[in-house]
Amino acid sequence: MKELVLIDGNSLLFRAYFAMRPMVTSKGIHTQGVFAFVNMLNKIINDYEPEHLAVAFDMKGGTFRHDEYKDYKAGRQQTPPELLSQIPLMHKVLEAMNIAVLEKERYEADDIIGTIASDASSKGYSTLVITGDKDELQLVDDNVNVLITKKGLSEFDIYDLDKMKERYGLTPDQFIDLKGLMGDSSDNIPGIAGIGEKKGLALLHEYGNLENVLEHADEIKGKMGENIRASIDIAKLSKWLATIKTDSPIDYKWEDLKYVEPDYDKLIEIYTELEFNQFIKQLSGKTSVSSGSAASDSEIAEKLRSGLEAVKLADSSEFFSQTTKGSELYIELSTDNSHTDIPVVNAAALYSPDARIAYLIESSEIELMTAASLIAEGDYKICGCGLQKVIYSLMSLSENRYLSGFDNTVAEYLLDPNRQKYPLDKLMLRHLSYVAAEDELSVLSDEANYKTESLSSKDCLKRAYYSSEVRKEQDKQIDDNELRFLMDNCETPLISTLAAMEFEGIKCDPDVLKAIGIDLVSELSKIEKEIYEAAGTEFNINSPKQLSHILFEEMEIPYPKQKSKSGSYSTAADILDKLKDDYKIVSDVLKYRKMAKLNSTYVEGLLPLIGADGKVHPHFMQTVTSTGRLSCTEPNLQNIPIRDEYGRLIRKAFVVSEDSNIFTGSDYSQIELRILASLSGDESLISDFKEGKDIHRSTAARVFGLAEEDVSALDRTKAKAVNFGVVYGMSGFGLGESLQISRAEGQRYINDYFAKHEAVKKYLDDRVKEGETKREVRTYFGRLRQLPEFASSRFMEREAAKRLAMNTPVQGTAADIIKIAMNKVCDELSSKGLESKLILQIHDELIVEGPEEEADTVRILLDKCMKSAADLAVDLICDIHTGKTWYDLK
DNA sequence: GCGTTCACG
DNA sequence: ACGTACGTGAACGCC
Repeated sequence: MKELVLIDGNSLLFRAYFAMRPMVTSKGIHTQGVFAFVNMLNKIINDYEPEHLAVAFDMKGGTFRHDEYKDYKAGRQQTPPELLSQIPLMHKVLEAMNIAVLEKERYEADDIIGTIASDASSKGYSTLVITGDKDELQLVDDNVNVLITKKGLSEFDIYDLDKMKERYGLTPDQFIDLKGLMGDSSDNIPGIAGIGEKKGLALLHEYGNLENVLEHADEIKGKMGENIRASIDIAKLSKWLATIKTDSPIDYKWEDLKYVEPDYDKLIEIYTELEFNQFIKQLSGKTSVSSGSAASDSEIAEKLRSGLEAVKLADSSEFFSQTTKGSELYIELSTDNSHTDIPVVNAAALYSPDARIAYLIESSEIELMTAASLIAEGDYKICGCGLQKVIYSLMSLSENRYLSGFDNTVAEYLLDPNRQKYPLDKLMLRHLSYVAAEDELSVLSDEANYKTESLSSKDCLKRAYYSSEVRKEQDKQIDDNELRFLMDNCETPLISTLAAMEFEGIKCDPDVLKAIGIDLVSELSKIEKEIYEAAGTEFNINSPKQLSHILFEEMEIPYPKQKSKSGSYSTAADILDKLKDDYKIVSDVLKYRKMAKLNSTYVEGLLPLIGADGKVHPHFMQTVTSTGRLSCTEPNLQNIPIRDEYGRLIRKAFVVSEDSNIFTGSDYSQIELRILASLSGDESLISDFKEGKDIHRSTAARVFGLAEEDVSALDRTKAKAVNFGVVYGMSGFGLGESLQISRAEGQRYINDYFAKHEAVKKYLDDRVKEGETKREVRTYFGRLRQLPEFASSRFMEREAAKRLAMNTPVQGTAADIIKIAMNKVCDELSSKGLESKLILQIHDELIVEGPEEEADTVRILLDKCMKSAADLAVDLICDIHTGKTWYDLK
């Protein structure tokens, strides 16, 4: 146990900041310094159990040292703003921790520490000073030890008198003398010219202290003697500057430094703001409350618990007779995680917030099936976390259409689409300031849902009830952030649309895949042999590292300048592409890569995902992308080959599930450019689209000053690349790369483009400005994306943020539009009593499968729903195709 | 678990 | 002087 621990706050925060990789909250607050500081503080408190504890900070403005020497600490690099902004945050944390903070105008933190340490020492208390600044070693004495952090904060040295003697051969006082002699460039203390650490130490070993050195300056020979004699005053000043004051006029009371328990409510509040979930978790174990919250007097925990206890349990008939049809039901299921088979529901809870009653089911399939059909018949609106899976499970229990009311996960995604996951415990923390206890996490962190071990129906009820509480806050924030339209008209109805798509799935013929696979394998072994022969050795062609070694080192193929981060030369396709005409092995490698990719990902990877029904049921993920797009997994049907004719054959494996069925596919033509034209109001683009022109051709004509009929294929290719680039926030370099031209030439195309499309230029500039000022951007329908990277001190990160600000509104608006269209399609197909079903979405394309005789109706319906999803300055146009396999949709 | 590569929009 | 176009998921090698 230590009686007193004193911390140099500025020094430690500085060290902490530079020791850590950047940490930024979703709101753009930089936190890594505070994080590492708190980490260290917790360790100190645990390890030393200090009886008294204080943190000292420098204050803004000059110090008494500046009065004597105005250049003190001059020429220092400016503290980065991201670090500066963490100082007030650190103060807030310390306040919540009830740790004394000491500051004194015109004095530095080390003077405060020196004063208190010497005071404590004279009274016989043992003190530990913690700092990253070696200068404070001068404070060591019989009762004072100094801890100096080394690299990072996890390594450190603790100095007492013996350790100082051992390490430096100096007493603490001599430490100051050394500074007087050699100065300190970081504080701009001059010292004596020509004397560094070596000569300084030698002098001190001979003469003992600085004053003695100066007194005997005449005896010292040579240049060094001259320098010393010329700098006597400077040496004295330097020593004075380097001397930490031990008698600063600090008002403090010993009792004020006493370490007491933190104010847990306050601490949770600030940790929540800083998104220090790890620390919040640690707090939960330490409180007097057995579970639920770290706040010892948390009303929230009590309110939640009593609210949950007040929920009455009912049996099936009671439950459904006492809940109003069409009202909201929170449903939480415990299901297994199988993808190819029908999910097994182990337990369930239905909770009606209106009636305050719940119905629990523990693994009874009959009860579950009955409940599912009653839910559908009663038009109940289903609420809870991760409803897509709930609805999918209900559909497999009783095939019906189910309505979604409110999904906490989806709501949170709209509020902050940058997060990776949206577990219930985090939503409770954010919206209810409720800190889940360790033993609650298996229920509240959504991992539980995806493990084979299942939740009990009571656990399900707990989740359902908590979801209903979180929802109240989320609803407010959805309104406050003007996300209501998207929530109610886009995302919420989309949940059942997606569940139905997933449930329907698409038939995949394994024999087609296997035939392609056999072809690929034999071709692969041929190419493999040729590659080995050319290389003169066998190696793993799939290993970029080995391949790079063979090509660029063994075979000495001249490599383009690129070097990868890991030290080897990149073997990416665009690099190898430039070499393929000169080296057969390179073109063989490219061929090999293509085929290996097809075989491993699209043949071998796809086969095991075909279920007992002969179908794949891909997961369409609603809360993954930052722009609002869907993503697709197991299998990802949004990246099935098409550009390459050979790869495209994979699509022949996706076939209609009944011989009498047919696919109808409809894709938006140039949706992103149409959106750009509309949002920017660019007259030339708008009129091109209105006149039904080929947009790349007309762009080429305009930018290159040609008649449209004179636009060559190459001109069109260039304009197409520029059109893509505009949407991505391109640079001259990026465009140059993609067109294999110089950066300057790329930049010229960009300049020419913007000269002819000033409205586009203005629109994009405005998005960047909006991003810079608000640190967020929005789509046409108001979808939000925070861009904390705009707060970065790194040029690169800010540049990246600009590109996101330009791209997200366009990509995101397209995502909004097709989602709205999907809901319309799904609704109309079912309300018209058609058998056809929406089965796939590939970002700008929808695919419906159904009886051939419905195909004409479906074609009209798809076209109408997709075109009417948004009313923009230019019409949305769709290309529609039909076919018996996916391959035939061209 | 991360980096590289490559499939798609 | 930096390193460079947006958004994804899967497979693989390598530590």
